[in-house]
Amino acid sequence: MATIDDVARTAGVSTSTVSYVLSGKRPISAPTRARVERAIEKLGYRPHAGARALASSRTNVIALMAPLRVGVNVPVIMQFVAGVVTRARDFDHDVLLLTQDDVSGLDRVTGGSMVDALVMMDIEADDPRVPLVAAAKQPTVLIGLPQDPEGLSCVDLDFEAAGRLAVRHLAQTGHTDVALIGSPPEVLRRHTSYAERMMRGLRDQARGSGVTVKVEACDSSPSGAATAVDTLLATAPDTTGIVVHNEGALPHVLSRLAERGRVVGRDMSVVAVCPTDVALSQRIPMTSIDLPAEGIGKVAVDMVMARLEGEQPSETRLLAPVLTERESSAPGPAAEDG
Amino acid sequence: MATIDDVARTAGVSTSTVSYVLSGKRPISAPTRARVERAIEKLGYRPHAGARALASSRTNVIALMAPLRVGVNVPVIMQFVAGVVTRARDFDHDVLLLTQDDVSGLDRVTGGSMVDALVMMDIEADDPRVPLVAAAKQPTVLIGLPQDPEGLSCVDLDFEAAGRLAVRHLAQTGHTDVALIGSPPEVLRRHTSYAERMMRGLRDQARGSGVTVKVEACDSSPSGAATAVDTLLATAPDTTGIVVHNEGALPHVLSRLAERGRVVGRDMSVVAVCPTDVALSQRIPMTSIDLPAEGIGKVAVDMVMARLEGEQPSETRLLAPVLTERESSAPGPAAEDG
DNA sequence: TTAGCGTGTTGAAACGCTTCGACGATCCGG
DNA sequence: CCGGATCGTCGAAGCGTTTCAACACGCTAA
Repeated sequence: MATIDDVARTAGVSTSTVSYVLSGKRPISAPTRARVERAIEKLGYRPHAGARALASSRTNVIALMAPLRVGVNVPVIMQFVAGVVTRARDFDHDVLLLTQDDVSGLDRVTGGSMVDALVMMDIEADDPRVPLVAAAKQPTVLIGLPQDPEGLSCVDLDFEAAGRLAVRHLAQTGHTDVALIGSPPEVLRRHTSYAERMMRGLRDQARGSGVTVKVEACDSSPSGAATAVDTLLATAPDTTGIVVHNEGALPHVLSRLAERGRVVGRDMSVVAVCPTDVALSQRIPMTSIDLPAEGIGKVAVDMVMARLEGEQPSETRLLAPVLTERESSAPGPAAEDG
Repeated sequence: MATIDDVARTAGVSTSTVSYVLSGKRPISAPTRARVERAIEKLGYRPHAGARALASSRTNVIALMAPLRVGVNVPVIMQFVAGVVTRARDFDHDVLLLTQDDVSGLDRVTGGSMVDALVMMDIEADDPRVPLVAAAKQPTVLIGLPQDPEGLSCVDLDFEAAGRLAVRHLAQTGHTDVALIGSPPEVLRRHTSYAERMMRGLRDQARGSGVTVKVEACDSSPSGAATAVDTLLATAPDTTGIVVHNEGALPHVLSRLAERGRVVGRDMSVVAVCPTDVALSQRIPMTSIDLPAEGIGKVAVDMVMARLEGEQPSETRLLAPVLTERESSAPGPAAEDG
């Protein structure tokens, strides 16, 4: 492999000049720049990442910690990851992938100066990783909201607002008995903040709109969904509006409702909280509040890069929810028309 | 951050001694080792990855190129990725994630010595990336089979054998008219090798078993699956055995069959080719040929590490398919009992 | 007693880049 | 015509490791 010295020699300049051509940190005259570029081209020169990292203490790599175990929201996770990776490239950075459970990985990549910054997904209320990265010298952005962000940046969908929005939509279309089919019990048990924020928004708006709301945890398996639907229908038979906040269970919930003789879009109104493509690939196009996974990933990178450049303070960004009405909405018993 | 020299000083030894304690490449007496380890502990010393890479020309990072765009087999992809990442950790390596379309990324990570080796997923017959990585100095393992591996290692499920196995199972249980509901047309158009290998095996065994086989491409949307099922039922109404090789379409195929009055497991036998967990999360547990995605990812890492250590030659490894009978199998018209 | 060996440790030379201070040249205003 | 900016380039000092050749030491065998 050619080195920067080889390039300097064949271009007839000093190595520092080559470096400055590459980094643009000092002005270089046009003819010199041209000679250097020709030499680089000719030799097929590529700067050595390690040497660069050593000299500049910048790796141009960010770490992404993602939950890779198969689970509920695999497609959603992939979208986050895709968003992070593509946006990172826009900033000329690559992505080192860590798994959620590899907690020691944080220390490794952080302490070993393998990365310039971190993005962590799927943050729980009392996440053990948060104090670790808070102590690291690299800036970090959390996707999700811990109890105490300790000066770290966070980004997420505003689930509380999403809960309110969903109930408002149902109330406005004439529904008075509303339910949430939510995350699996184990997620709730972990106090994952998005689930709790969603419920808070839901109940909040229910109170404001004079609507009842029943909450049902739901495993994402077919049988889990069936159980949730059956329980709901048994304990709250007047329910006509359902918010489903569980991508994995969604198709099974719809199947079970059909089996139980409920026609979604006619006598049952369902609002899904999920990425748009998931909403569109159900048996009927679902009214949904978009979970802009890829977008959130990109914002996370934007934030982490901002902190890397200037000395931006840490901030928390909650994205406003957007509801799109599709074919799973139906007027409720209190609807004014029809 | 403490450096190796700091450690050496506080332990009262030379830097090289510290280095040898860390790498184990030279014998170190027990007391010296203990002193060094105490110093490391005390200072919280972490070797600088860049410096290490520069001096040793080893980064302890491998690149993984994966298709991140949302598509057919998102959960399957995740399993590959999980397999690669966890196995890499067993070899004390981290994983740098590249997206499929970032072809220039190959040059970047390879030429810049950012990684020691590469793993590439989703290889097509005439993949433009293959010549690129063949020219790289880092060893590479392909998941999938290109037309010409050019001295690269490959690993994949033996789809040809899987096709044979599926037909053999159906023939043995009394089916004489068999069909494949396969990949989306665009996948076939790209000549992705696994689809073609599957068909070859299928036809091969069909000829041997005296069975007819009809092949239907299938988009993974609900409507695509419906179309495929409808076409099949119209053009080959005697079909009683179906092989589904399309994870995304599988649930929709099953739905459509139900809508068309076919009871899977009674008058229709369906064999899925997919990861076990996908097979188990359908409306009924599916008889399936396992696509051991995570396992393949691990094998890929094993192979790439073997090439990194000794000078193993490149090889192609095709994993033998395993069929597990579950509730979607049914006896066919030619069954002896029944 | 000495040559020879193995064990444990060291010093110093890379590894390939960035960046800082300095310097010559060119240009300006006074 | 001179002093001081400004512009473009250079030399050299790091950055924090690994690794090679060498060496000190205590043994054993002759």
